[in-house]
Amino acid sequence: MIQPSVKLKAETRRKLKTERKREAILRSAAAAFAQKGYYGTSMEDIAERLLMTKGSLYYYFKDKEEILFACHDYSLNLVLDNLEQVEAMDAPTDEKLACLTAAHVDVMLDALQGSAMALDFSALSEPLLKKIIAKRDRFERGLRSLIKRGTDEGIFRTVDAKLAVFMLLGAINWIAKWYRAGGSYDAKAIGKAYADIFVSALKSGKRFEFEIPDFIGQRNGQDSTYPFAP
Amino acid sequence: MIQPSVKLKAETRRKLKTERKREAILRSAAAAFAQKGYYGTSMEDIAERLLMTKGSLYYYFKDKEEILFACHDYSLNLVLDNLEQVEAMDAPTDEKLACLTAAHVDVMLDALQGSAMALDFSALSEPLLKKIIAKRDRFERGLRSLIKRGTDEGIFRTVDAKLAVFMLLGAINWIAKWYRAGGSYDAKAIGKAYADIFVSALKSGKRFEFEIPDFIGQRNGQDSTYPFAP
DNA sequence: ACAATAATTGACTAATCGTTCAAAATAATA
DNA sequence: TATTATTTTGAACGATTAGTCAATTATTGT
Repeated sequence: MIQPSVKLKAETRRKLKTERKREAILRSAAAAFAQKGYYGTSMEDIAERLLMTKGSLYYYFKDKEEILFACHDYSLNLVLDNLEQVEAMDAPTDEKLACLTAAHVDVMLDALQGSAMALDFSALSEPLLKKIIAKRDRFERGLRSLIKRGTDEGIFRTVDAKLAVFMLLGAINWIAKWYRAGGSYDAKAIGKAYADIFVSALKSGKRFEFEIPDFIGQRNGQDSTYPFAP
Repeated sequence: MIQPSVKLKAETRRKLKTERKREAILRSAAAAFAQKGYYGTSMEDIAERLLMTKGSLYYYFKDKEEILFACHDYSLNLVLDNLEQVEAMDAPTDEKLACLTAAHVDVMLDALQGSAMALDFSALSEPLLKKIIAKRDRFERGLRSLIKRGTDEGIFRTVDAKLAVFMLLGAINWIAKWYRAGGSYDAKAIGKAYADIFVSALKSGKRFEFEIPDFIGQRNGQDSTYPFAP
């Protein structure tokens, strides 16, 4: 009396369970990384929150680095998914940009507790680092092209797209540093506020010009190299 | 033949030398912290760049934490100084805000290699942490009040000043993550671009309103707690 | 040149951490 | 229940690290 359907179900159930546990580990790790950084987080820290022992982690992941990689990979996939969803929208470019901004804030805060934040990039070694950087670049290019398209269409003014993207993503990545779940702001409120500021800057008619005052950059001791400047 | 002036000069020279060395250590540490984080940086890392041994560091600083504290304190002093300088300027509020932004970028990149970045706040213990947070809050309050003043004067539109400040400072703090000295952008270019975007957003006539699309926030697995959600 | 002070060293420590693994516990299957 | 496959454990390892300190070297003042 072979019951392939039942047997299959049991197997998939197992696989699913393992998959869920992997994700739980990622969430725990991401939260810890965001708080104390990659090197400041011990495998025991990660395990403790899940009522596991650190030995068990090695059943699910090869080593600590693979956990960090999986965190990045997981949230970058969501972020690239956002890009696709937004581009599929039937909406003007400014609205698309606003939605992508809000979506990015959402991933950063809800999906893996700002894992992309704990971006101790230096902690990943060559092969893994390359993969992550490739994905991140794909997203950044998509975002830049959205901005450029807006400029071409005449709804955005001309800006240095690279710097603008760095500014926006930096602002969003930093949220994980001050955000506390249950605090005054939720992901939607932050997303709306950030998108508003960024998009309305691009929609504003003209550059804000100003002179950089003298007191900047002429400070004490920059040159006082002691054996040498690092 | 007592020569108080000479003796005094020699003494001050010594003090000065020690002070310089302390600063050199801070710069080395700040660079390392920015690259690999507080916990990822060893005392030997800090010493090595200065052709010292780690033992010597303890002649200048009590422990690693004090170095981190000094980094924060040093750059926060500069940042508070910026605030004063800008407030002393004879210029309209929008220009003041732009200058403060550019000045902040400058401190972040030139003064201590983005040390405020390595903001492993969690690495500081209570008494030191309190001092740093107090100073940082003083700066943030000053920045918020600048924005509010602009709104009162009618040159800025109404925004959530707290979120706006978080956004601006986050964007600036993040620069240290991608900035490379000698690269395409210098502190002035970045400062001008960031100030332009931020200020022109505040000067833009009206909010950019949009609806948050459905695909945001309804993603897979948020709920799949495995023993529990972290 | 000599004494006194300041600065540096390098070996040592106690603790922590990432990783391994054989054994034990748990769950699934027949 | 007996057998097998899956998962967890906890002890043990080698490596690294922050911090200490007595001894050494460099600098300064007389």
